[in-house]
Amino acid sequence: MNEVFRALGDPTRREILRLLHRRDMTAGELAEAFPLAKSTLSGHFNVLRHAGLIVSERRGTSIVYSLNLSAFEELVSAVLDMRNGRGRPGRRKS
Amino acid sequence: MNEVFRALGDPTRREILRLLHRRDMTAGELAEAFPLAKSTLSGHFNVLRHAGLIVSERRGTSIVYSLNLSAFEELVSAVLDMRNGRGRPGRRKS
DNA sequence: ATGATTGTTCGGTATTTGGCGAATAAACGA
DNA sequence: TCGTTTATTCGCCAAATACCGAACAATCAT
Repeated sequence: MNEVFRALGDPTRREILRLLHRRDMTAGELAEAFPLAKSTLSGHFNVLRHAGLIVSERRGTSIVYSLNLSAFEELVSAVLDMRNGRGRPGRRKS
Repeated sequence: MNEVFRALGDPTRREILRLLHRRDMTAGELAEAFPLAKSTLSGHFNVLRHAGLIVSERRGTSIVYSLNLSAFEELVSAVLDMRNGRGRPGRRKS
């Protein structure tokens, strides 16, 4: 979970996640959305992938990235735990 | 919100938040919970304070830190929006 | 005012991070 | 196989980060 929070600490990476939420995208498509070198974006993809927030699949010469939704579920839980206090029974919202 | 995510990217700072969830604590009490120099912890307090996650109040010679719960509400909203695919706007509590 | 207590700020260093271009890798079509 | 396309990996560098001890600041008690 530490990797997840660290990954979210960068605005570029959060924007990548936001874009991927609309649709799966190739590395090239994503790279065009930023004024950064492809190699730089590739580095961001690595961070997000190691954090488990995205997954990649090769498709021909392209690589398609998509969100890993279960990682987001864990993130939501972790944040709710921060708010409610760890170990306590989760308060159901009425 | 960027400051918030960056603040959460460090394990020491997340632990500080976890401790403060149990009870308000002075800078000294918090510092004793870590194998780090007081000056280092003080730096972490600053990051958390600028992110709006904690607030401080001087009490005699001590400084008492406590969580800023409304910042956590915003964090929860932001993360839920990430999961639900909402862009920047979000927010639709009454 | 002096000293003790509690924290922060300052100056410095080592590590990590984010950025780039060049080199490399993998898949495809001709 | 050769060239093209698409991405990643590899040095390299500048900026940011985390850390420390020492100096400074603020408060209180004597």
